[in-house]
Amino acid sequence: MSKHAKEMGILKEHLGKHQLKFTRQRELILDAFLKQEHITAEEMYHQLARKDPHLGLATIYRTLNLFCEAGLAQARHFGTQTQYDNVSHKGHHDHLICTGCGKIVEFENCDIERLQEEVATRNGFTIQTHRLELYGLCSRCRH
Amino acid sequence: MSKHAKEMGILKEHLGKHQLKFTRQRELILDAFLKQEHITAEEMYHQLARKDPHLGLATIYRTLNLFCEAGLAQARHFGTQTQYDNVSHKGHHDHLICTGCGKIVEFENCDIERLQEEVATRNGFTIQTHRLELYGLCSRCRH
DNA sequence: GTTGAAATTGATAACCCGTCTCAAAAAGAA
DNA sequence: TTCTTTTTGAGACGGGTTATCAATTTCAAC
Repeated sequence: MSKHAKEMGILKEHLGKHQLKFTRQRELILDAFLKQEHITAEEMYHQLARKDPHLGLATIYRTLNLFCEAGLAQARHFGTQTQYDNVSHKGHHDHLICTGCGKIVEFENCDIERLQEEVATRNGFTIQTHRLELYGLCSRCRH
Repeated sequence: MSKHAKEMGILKEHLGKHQLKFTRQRELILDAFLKQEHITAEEMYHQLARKDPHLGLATIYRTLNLFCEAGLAQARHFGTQTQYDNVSHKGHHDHLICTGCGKIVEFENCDIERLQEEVATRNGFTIQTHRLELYGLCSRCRH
């Protein structure tokens, strides 16, 4: 699929450097992965079940972890599950979560992101991704 | 008379509001919990084994989750384990987490906190707590 | 202080997510 | 094509957490 040519190239380069092979399954999974902002292995398993009913869950886990090593994905532990974030997807958003009714509001704030970069640099880190969640009461639940 | 009177009060208030009971185990676990900045259930299990060899692991999990509901603790999933953070420990701190070696650096940034308040206010929220985790590579793992 | 309903505990079974195992299949260089 | 190496799929396995349930404890009402 040529619309993911860049990422396919990154993957192939990583495979070449580590004596790994390019397989039909890896191509299929990368293609599906790049269409999303983030996904769990289980979700992908069900999505791809239609295209290839014999694709094993273990293969999906192995491949998503491979993507992490290649720098295409980033694993994040959320609740009991692991989310695999699409690193090439730039529109990162954070969350305001109401502890009263569970409402979730998404937001983006460049100033906060800039300060995060500063903190990271000061500690010798290079940020790959982040997670910011604000818990509180929305206007309706406050009363 | 415990030196953690304030937190004990918060716990008792929460218990009262939810028809829950104050038990020897809950007091013991809260006391041990408040002495640390963050801890896993397993770690606490081993720590308290000396004081009470019959204290069950399930009770510790249940109680730490109770502390989360009472606002005294905050659960953070890292790798395969869950860390329970002591919210009252010298204010709130955030984390820089190395995706290479798992190293965790704690930091505090008033400017970020102020911007968080702004975002919340703009959306009609009052913040109770928050969670900020920056994932990336530390200086050693970058090479 | 006793009583009794309701909540809690401890031991362990069950559960879930993710990894490991291994024989069969596929990739890819010669 | 041949041959070596890697990958795959299916299920077993493992570690962390939660559910189960009988026995115990709490605590409010007597």
